[in-house]
Amino acid sequence: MARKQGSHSDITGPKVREAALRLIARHGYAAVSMRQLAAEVGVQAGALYNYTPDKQTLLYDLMHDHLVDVIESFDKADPKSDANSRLRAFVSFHIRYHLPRADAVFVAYMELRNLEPENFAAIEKLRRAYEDRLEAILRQGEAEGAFAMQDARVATRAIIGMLTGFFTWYRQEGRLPLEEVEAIYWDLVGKAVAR
Amino acid sequence: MARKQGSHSDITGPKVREAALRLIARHGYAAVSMRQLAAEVGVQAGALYNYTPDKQTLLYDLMHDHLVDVIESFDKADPKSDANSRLRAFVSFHIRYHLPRADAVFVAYMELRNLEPENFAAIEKLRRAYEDRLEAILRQGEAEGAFAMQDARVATRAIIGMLTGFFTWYRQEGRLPLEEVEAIYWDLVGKAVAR
DNA sequence: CATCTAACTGAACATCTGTTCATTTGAAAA
DNA sequence: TTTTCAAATGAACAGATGTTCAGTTAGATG
Repeated sequence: MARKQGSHSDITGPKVREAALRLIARHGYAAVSMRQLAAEVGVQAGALYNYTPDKQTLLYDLMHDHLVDVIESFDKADPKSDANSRLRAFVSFHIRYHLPRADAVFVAYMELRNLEPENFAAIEKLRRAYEDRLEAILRQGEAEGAFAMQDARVATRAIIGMLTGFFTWYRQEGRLPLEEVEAIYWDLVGKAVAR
Repeated sequence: MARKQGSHSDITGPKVREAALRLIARHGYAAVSMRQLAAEVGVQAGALYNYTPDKQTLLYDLMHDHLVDVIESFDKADPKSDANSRLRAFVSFHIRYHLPRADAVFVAYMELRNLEPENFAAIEKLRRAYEDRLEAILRQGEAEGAFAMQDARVATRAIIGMLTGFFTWYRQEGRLPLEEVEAIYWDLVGKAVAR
């Protein structure tokens, strides 16, 4: 019955999501109209509603799917060994995973304000789940006697902020190769929580 | 000639700026209409144009004045002595200055996208000027042999990110008194750049 | 008191907003 | 070739947008 090949929906669908990420990252959710988005996709505004029930749900889905993927991917990358190896893996993963997804990171980070309350709560939960991964590593390090810090929760926030701030400028800079930035960050993070 | 006392402009003017900071921090520049802002001030939309030539200039002025004040205030707080004292002063200043100005920080940080190109360039220059203060301290510390890091510029960005991320969550948390958060951050920053 | 004017109103403007839906299109399926 | 239907169009909707401006108001000034 349903056409699987030749259908445009499996072309237009991803196009809508990509264009939405790009435009929202660039201009902000509220500043991007459905007509702008449609033009970017090469379609009329009405056609977008074959791919999302409304604008708000489109934003929510973009953020939700990104965060779910971040968490799943980290859980695969996590060596689950000693705290020092795990922290190093976290820093490396975070930088390498987020770099090619700068738009999604930016949207998930900057557009929390534009989520309706229930959507906000759901996204906040996912964001927290990712942070909890890092906090667990820091606490393991304390227990092992490898790390020492005054407050693991604050340290978690500080490290996340440090790494996330990275994506607000790396694009433009380009002065350093990724491997080097990763090494520099590992140096800073490792020393900050060292005993 | 011009009325100085009894005039409302010296009441309404600040009110407009305060309300704009509050609403824009909460909902974003694009999502706040001039009519919403006017209602918050207790005035009709047309009256706002006694205080700003247009919406874009209002945003620019809020960001500009905030950043100029940050830089001036830091230059006064800077002990201009050894690098370690200066870095400690920077961390302390940054947290203490920004905390009671959370809305302004948020706007200056989140609304860069909504500035027209020339305004963006001007604000970016100010932002950079503040970061350069920190970078100079780190380089002084390297020269003194007090600090060691792989790249002062990246370390600057990392520390700024770490401190700025602070304001995205401190409001809600409230678990810790300011003095304690300041001490925790100093511990992290100091160790991260230590030799 | 009468005058003056900064401050504000309220209506108007052209245009844009998200969303809906009857209609058309075109390519795969029969 | 004819049928079928997912996908897209394009017009319409009710209301919101930033901004302008002639007119009103109220309080200090002379």
